[in-house]
Amino acid sequence: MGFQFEVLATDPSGARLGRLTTPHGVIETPAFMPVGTAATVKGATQQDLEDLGVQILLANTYHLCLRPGHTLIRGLGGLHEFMSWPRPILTDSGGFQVFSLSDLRKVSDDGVRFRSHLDGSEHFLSPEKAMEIEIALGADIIMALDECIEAPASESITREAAARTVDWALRCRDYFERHGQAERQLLFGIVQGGTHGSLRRENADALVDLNFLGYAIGGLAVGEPHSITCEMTEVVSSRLPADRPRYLMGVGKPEQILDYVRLGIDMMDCVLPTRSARHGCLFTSKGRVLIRNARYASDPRPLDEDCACAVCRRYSRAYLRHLYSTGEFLATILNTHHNLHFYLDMMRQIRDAICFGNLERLRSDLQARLT
RNA sequence: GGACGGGUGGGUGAGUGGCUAAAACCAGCAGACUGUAAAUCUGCCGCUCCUUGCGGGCUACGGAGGUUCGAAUCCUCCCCCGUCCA
Repeated sequence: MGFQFEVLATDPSGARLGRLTTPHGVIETPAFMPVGTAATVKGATQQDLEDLGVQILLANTYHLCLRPGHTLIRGLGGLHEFMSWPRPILTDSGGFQVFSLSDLRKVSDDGVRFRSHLDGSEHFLSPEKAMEIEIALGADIIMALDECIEAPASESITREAAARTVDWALRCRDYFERHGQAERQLLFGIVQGGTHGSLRRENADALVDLNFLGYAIGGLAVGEPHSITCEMTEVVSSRLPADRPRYLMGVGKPEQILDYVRLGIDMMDCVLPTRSARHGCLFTSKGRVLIRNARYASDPRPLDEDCACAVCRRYSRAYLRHLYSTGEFLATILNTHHNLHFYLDMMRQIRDAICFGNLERLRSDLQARLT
């Protein structure tokens, strides 16, 4: 019995406090999952991530299959061993690359033909192939292959992608049942349906019929307004079984995270904290700080006076600005540490608030500070 | 003393009669980033005025004159810098 999901408490809003047990440890939800596409969170060591309290990392099927190759990783003992990460890992299927590498691929019912962004070579990703790769990588949670499309998209295009996603989910499930090990890996299905409520509903019901042990909501936060993201999330979340984890893929901004939690979302991932860190955009308890701004040039204060992270305890804004504007490596490292700490700390606050029944208070507090 | 080569906006550096307030890059300033083709991308970057417009005025390619309808670009003299010859 490698997996178990329990909902420990709920908030009147719909927010849930939960616990997802995996072979590599327990994930307390709602959880934020840093993105480590190429088996590394850019700018952070595994030790640093552990110390920060990262519970689970994301990695990517498409990228790892191109380089260094999933068979190589399997040969080295699997992804955990390869990257020396003892805690849970989730691998994304490559469905997002259908969206983000849209110029380099061709989708058919059979699967997706990619031209590698690295060397132009051709690669074919089918539901079965995605499963084969994800099984080889050995992450605790693996995602079905889906077709993520841009927003807004017409109803007919959305319908087609959503139908294909269900078909692929079924094929993934069948392949996993034949070749996978249910005690080692948990397969999540992904709901699509764009910004069309009726399609979202339809798609969620179809996925639920396939009886996955966890569900993701994909294809959101790809350009549509936040209100629509929430609307679609609510439509889907409310139809998913209450006893299964719910993962909203690819979100979100700090000021949006709690909105999703209140819609019953248990897991989220986003490149924002790590990418923004590399670009000098730092999240603080009082909003964003663009550390390269001239106003910080001789500011001796810590980045965030209310932050307990190692960076805020030790360095000044003036120093962080200096590191950033001189292009020093350390800028990325320190900024990444701080931004991840910010997200993880916010998630801790959210979990505590659900536990102690004061989520509304935290909500108005965050709203006042972050927006 | 002589012979060449050169002096361009904060820097490097294109431009050899009009399309040039002047390429490009850097620096500077500001913004964006949502399942990572991102240590990336975008905008601004002489001064000034307004009705903010592919708007007006002023200043600008070492200096001063000149040629021309028009000059960073051509001519004259001068001042600097580099290389070489005495």
